[in-house]
Order: sequence, then structure tokens, then C-alpha cells
Amino acid sequence: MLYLDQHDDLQGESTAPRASSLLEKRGQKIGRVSEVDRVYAEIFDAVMDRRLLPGAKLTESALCDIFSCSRATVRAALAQLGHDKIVVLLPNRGAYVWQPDPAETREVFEARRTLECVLIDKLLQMPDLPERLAPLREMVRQEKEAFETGDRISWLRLSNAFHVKMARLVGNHVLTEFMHALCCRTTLIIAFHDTPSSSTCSYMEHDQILDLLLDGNREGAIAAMCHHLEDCEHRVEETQTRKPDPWSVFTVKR
Amino acid sequence: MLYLDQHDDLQGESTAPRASSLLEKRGQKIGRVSEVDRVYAEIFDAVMDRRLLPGAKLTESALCDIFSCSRATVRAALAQLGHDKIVVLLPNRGAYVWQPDPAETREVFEARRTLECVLIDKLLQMPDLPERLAPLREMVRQEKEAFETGDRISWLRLSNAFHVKMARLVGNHVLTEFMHALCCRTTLIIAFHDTPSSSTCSYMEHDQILDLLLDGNREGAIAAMCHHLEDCEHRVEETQTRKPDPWSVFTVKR
DNA sequence: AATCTCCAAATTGTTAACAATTTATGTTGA
DNA sequence: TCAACATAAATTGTTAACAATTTGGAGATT
Repeated sequence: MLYLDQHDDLQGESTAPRASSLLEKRGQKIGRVSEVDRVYAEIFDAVMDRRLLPGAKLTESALCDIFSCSRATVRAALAQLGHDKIVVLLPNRGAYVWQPDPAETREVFEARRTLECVLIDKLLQMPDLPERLAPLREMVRQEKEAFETGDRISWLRLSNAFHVKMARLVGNHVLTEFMHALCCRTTLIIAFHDTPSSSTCSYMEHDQILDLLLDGNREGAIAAMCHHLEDCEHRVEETQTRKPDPWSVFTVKR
Repeated sequence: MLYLDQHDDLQGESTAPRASSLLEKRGQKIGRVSEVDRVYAEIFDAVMDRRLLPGAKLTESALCDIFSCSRATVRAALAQLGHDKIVVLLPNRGAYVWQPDPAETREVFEARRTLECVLIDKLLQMPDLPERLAPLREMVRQEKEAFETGDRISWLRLSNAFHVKMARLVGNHVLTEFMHALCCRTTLIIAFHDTPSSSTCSYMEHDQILDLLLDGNREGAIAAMCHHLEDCEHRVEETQTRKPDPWSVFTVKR
């Protein structure tokens, strides 16, 4: 499970959570971030920002050269990424950026719907919801700005950060970490199925969800959230059926 | 997050899920389990079975001697266990079996209540629930047997396995793995707070939950499940307030 | 008697080298 | 021409050695 403590998922910063949490271990700040955490964060960000696409081979020696570190460090980082299902580790064959299959895609989206709805219920039970929800407005504003500027990377990060931040409001680290893990896997899924054309402006839906929450409209908020996610899932499913295998780009028979 | 694929959590076998899932990677069976998975499973089981208690120091060289392997193997296994919050890794100071604090305890139990209730809802929506629930009866019978025999280890394993198996019935690997992770952490919490006296027979409550599910009694099943968990949580809280710090056994002032 | 400093032992972090496996290429033979 | 086989390169798995850090205790100082 991905670590995630007091991290704030700010724009431009790494959303990889390991380093920040380890900085606080045992109550004392540790001046320097461990080498493996640095490599973990670099690869993590590269995958989340789509500089590394699903299926890409991650050769250990290549990563050693890139990050100027030993193979042991790279291996440790890859092992953690494997545990988080960001990469897949094949024995004796190396590490590859995770390629989600249709069954997994469905299950991740279902888990997200399930968790998001539960969190909405918990949020609506909080007496000071308006105050707690206030910072989210600012995030959505940044999200809108990133979208309009064409800053795709920031937009994607902020889009996920919205959901994680909402989970954090509930005040349960365990559930927050779970949501964070699901958001990361969702990003990977979208990266895997993304076609250049598909880009809706999710910040409007985020704003709408905030409105419904402030109105105390449980059914509406849940419906909006499910619609938001199903919209995303269906876009993925479309491309899934459209390109069943990479050989379809050729017209010759196999 | 803990891997967990087609593993069946049988009595007497390891409940550590990594090895079994890796055996199936890429569709082809791999004859031999990786060294780090073996060490991972050994330590994992020792913690789950309370042979290793929370707070115990896990010295790398000692583990090398025990498992006849290199330090790199041990380090990799410890890193994975750290990721699963079974052990805590302190930079330059080593690995220790995780000691859950009160806040974490509360959050793990809340997350479990949340997830278990959601799973009950999903189970009740299944048309063929009775058939799917049948194998659970047999598990509860084994659980009862282990309890009556005084086989504490099997009883504890089966007690967790019941909840994981129920989650698996829903058919979502992501949610199942999450439940498995939560059950492991619960076991750790109980191990941390356990006093020799506390031992209720949870198998009766498990049977009751099955009855209520078969009756289609949603409210009853949810109430029973929450009661089941809160019972466990309150027993933990009791010992938590009873011994806030180890110094309370002395009457002298610090 | 309590505290501080310094040193040695133990332990962890890191790097390099070797062994085992997989992948790719080239060759042979039907 | 195609398949199977053999070989070499590349890559991963494992082990051992060295460097850096922490821990515990002896001895000096106040």
C-alpha cells in the first residue's frame, strides 16, 4: 500500500508519497531522503506524468545510469513499485510499466465508485463540512487553470489530488491511502487507453460535486460522482474494444 | 498493498499471498518460488502467528543465518513487509515488528467496518448467494474445531480467512486485497494488545452473520458485523487504557 | 554521583563482482 | 523456405566486501 501521510499533492510537486512519510519517522526529521525513495519517486512521477507509458521496459542498468546509483537501489525501488502495481516484475525477465487488463480495469473502477460513495456518506455526516470543503474550491480553480493553459500534467495531477484530498477530509489515513492507490492505478489505466482526442473537462464535474455536497444532497452527490467515474470508465472501454491488438495497424493478414 | 490472487487461506498453510500470485505471472507456472518471497512468507507467518511480537527487532544478519540467505534477500523481504505495515523500517536503525498506535488502531477498525458493510451490501445483491456462501459454513466449522482443540494459531488464521473469503465472494480482487491487508493489520493490533484472558469465540458470531445473510436481513447482518468488530476493538481499547505506558507497572515516580 | 567525551562493537547502507537465466542472432539440416 | 538447434550478448539473481552510521560502555571531568 502506498504511504501517504501529511502530503499535500501540490501542483508541480511529486505525488509520490514515500519520501515525505519517511521524513517523519520516529518523530525526528531526517535531513536526507533515502536513495531508493528518490528513485522510486522519479519513476513514479514519470509513469504518472506519462513520460513512461504502460508496457515500457525498465532495465536496471539503464536506470542506474540515469539516476547515478547502484543496481541494489534500483531493484529496491522497482520492488516497491511492483508492490503498488505501478510496474510488473517478471522473474528473470525484468520490470515493465503495468498494463492493466480489462478485468482489472473494471475492478479498480468499481472499487473507486464504492469507496467514493462511502466517503461522500461520511463527509455529509460532518458538522463543519463547509469549512472543510473550502480548500477544495481552490484546487478546482487550479485544475481549471491548468486545463485552460493546456498544462496536461498539472491538470492530471490536480484531478487525482481532488479525490485524494476529499478522502483526507474524512480523517482516516487508511481510507485515504487506499483512495490514493486507486487514483494512481486509475491514472495508469487512462494512460494505457488514452487516445489524443479524449479529454473532457473534469473540473466542472468536481465543482458540481462540491455544490451538491454543500447542499447536503446525498443522492445527487453520489449520482454525480458515479457519473463522473463511469464517464471515465466508458471512455476507456471504448478504446479497449476499438484496438484489441497492436497488429491492427497493418492491413496485411498475419 | 498485499498481493492476493487465487490463494485459499487454508488451515496450516501460510496466509502470505505474495508467493502464490507470483507463481502464476505471465500465465506460466514457475517451478521455484523466489528466495525473497520465501523469507517474506516466513517472517509474515511468524508475525501473524505471534511468534514474533510487535516491537521485536529484526536484525538482518540474524535473519540471514536463520534462512540461510544473503542480506540483500532479507532486505528486500523486509522492505516489502514495511510497505505492508507489518514491520516498520527506521533508517540506519533497522526493522521492527510494527507497533500500532491508538489512532491507527481506530482507523483500521473504522476502515474495516466501512468495507465489511459495503461488502455485505454487495453480497446481498447477488442472486446465487446461498450457493456462494456454502463453503463459508465449512470454514466456520474448522474455526470451531480449532477453537475447541485449543489450536490458537489455526483459529486466528481461520478467523481472518473468514472475512477475506467473504470479500472474495464479491468478485473484486482490489477490494479483496484491501480486506486482506486490513485483516493482517487487525491481527497485529490484537497481538499488540492481547492479554492472556481475552478470548471470545468469534466463530459463533461468524455463523450468525451467515444466517442473517441467508435470510436477506441487511440491517441485521450489518449490525452483527459491526458488533463483531466493535467487540474486538473495545477489548483492545480496554487494554490500551489499562496500560498506557510500560512504566505504569512501577509505583515509583519517574 | 552524575554528565560528558571518546572509542570499539554491532548494524545498516552502498557498491562491485560473479553466477544463472533469458533473449536475440546466426547456423544447420530437412 | 521453414523449423530446430547452438551460440553469444544482454539482463537479472545472488553473494561478498567495504563504507557509514548507530549503539553501548569505559573512563575522564565537574
